[in-house]
Amino acid sequence: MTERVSAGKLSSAGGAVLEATPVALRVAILDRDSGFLQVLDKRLERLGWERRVLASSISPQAIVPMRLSAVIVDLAVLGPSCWDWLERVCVELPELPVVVCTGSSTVAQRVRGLRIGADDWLTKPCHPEELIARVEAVVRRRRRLESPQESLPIHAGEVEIHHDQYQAFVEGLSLDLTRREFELIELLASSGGRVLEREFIYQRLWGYSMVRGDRSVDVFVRKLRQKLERVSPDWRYIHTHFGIGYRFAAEPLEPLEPGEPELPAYDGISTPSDERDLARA
Amino acid sequence: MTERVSAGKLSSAGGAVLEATPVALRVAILDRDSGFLQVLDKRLERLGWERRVLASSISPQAIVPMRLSAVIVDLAVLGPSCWDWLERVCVELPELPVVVCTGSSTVAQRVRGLRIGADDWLTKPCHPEELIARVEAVVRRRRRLESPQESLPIHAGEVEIHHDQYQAFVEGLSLDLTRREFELIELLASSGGRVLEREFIYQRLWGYSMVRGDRSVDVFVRKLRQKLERVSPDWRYIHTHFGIGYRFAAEPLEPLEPGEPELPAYDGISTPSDERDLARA
DNA sequence: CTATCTGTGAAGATCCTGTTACCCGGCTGC
DNA sequence: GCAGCCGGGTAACAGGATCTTCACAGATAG
Repeated sequence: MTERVSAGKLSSAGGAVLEATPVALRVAILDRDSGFLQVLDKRLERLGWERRVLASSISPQAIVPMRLSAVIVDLAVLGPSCWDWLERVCVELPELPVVVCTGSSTVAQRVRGLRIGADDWLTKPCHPEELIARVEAVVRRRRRLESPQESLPIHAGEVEIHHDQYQAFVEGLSLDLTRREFELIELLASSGGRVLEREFIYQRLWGYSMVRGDRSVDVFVRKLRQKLERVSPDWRYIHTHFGIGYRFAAEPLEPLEPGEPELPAYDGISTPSDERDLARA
Repeated sequence: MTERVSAGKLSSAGGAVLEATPVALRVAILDRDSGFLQVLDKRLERLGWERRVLASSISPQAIVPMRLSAVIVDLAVLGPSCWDWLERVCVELPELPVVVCTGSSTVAQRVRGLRIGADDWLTKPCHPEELIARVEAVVRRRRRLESPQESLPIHAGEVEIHHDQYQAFVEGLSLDLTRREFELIELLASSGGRVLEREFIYQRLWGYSMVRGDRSVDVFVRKLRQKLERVSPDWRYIHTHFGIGYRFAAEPLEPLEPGEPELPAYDGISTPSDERDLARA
């Protein structure tokens, strides 16, 4: 169904510094024009991009695991259902940059495609260099916004989150987070004390819409809590907001003193929060 | 130099629901082609976008305070220094979407512009609709990646309603509202002192029509009142309008003075009183 | 005074989350 | 290639939290 054409080396892209040097991207191309494919492929190879050619029958969900930087599509090969396909991709994979590169088209078609969610529209015949520049432009905008963190570690309670290491630490001890776990804690922690909805978290980490009943976010929250508790047992970091999502805020766990069964005093500053547990008490 | 032309209406959208409707943007145009400007302006006006025309001498820093959604530029009017200008804008304002819309150009020029940092490049003559669609596409991608912006809390009496926390507070103490309760207080509070009919409230929170005899709204109003009273006993917030619905307004509870068993006078401004009279009328 | 409408409390249904166990695909070392 | 490990994702269950509904009492309007 999909054909792995080649693989250049992939930059790990750990750093938050914007590199002026063109980054190797991973793109998929949905096209049938072998001449075009060949020329483009040669050029992309020299750039070190990873690339695939997709079958026209590919479904949006099948694209997910490819972890693409962008997809380039010639709507012509999709036939009359191309608009549906485009829409499905754009709706289900809102994070995925989509560049349409298609034969002659009318203004109305271009507008339609862009409105549906395509990021750019290029008319064939076109120079591969321009296509590449446009893909880069679309991806660049994403990158720029993706890592606003100046790679300064985020501090919260006892933990330090180091973006450049893909890891979090407590007193120099690594939490030993996996990739997803790290992405999750980073997203949560960098959102200040805001409550993040599950759907939002899912979109950001998984890149597509969450289907009802998916418990992935919950499971990873639990894994995170577990690891956090192991090294920082006196703090609570991730707070559940029932029916909504989660909020990150470092809050010291108050040891209930025996002489004070009343509401524990709040630590004014960091806790305008809604500790339900406390409120319930 | 710059001209504020108009502003479209903005949906208040107090709820958590996001509108899929195209949002009114604020763009600046750096161009000199009066025909093009006129056509574009007319179209943008109908969309309710705010727009300005920039002088060719504008500096990147002067653009900052305009808080633009995007800038549209014809490089031709900038003369030979256009590349420098483009580069400065893209470097100094990396968050600002830039769409080049210029007369005939070579592939090399387009590639150069895109590499420098332009987000899109459109060749004149072009249809204004396509330009608009491309601007929207660029802005759309940015919006999607942007973290939710800080929203200002609503204040009323002693309570603060924080949208980003899905929670209301009194002196830093959480009301511990559930999701529905929060949606209700937010809807009420964001409706100023207007009376909201039950049916209207139901539509907004539940999303469908209320069947006769459904007491859900009442029950939630009661829960809200209960929680409000617990942390802010000296104020009344939700007022019943018999046969109509509810109105939100913070009113201090006046300690009834012995010499005045009458209806207490209301605090003029925010309180056209418990509108029995009006309701009756 | 009567017909409605609203406040209130509580029971039951429903939905949501925490938690655990398990499966699968990819990678590693042999 | 193959067994085993690891991270990620799914399924299932239990306990709670929340929502809905109901019944009845108190208010209100005509």
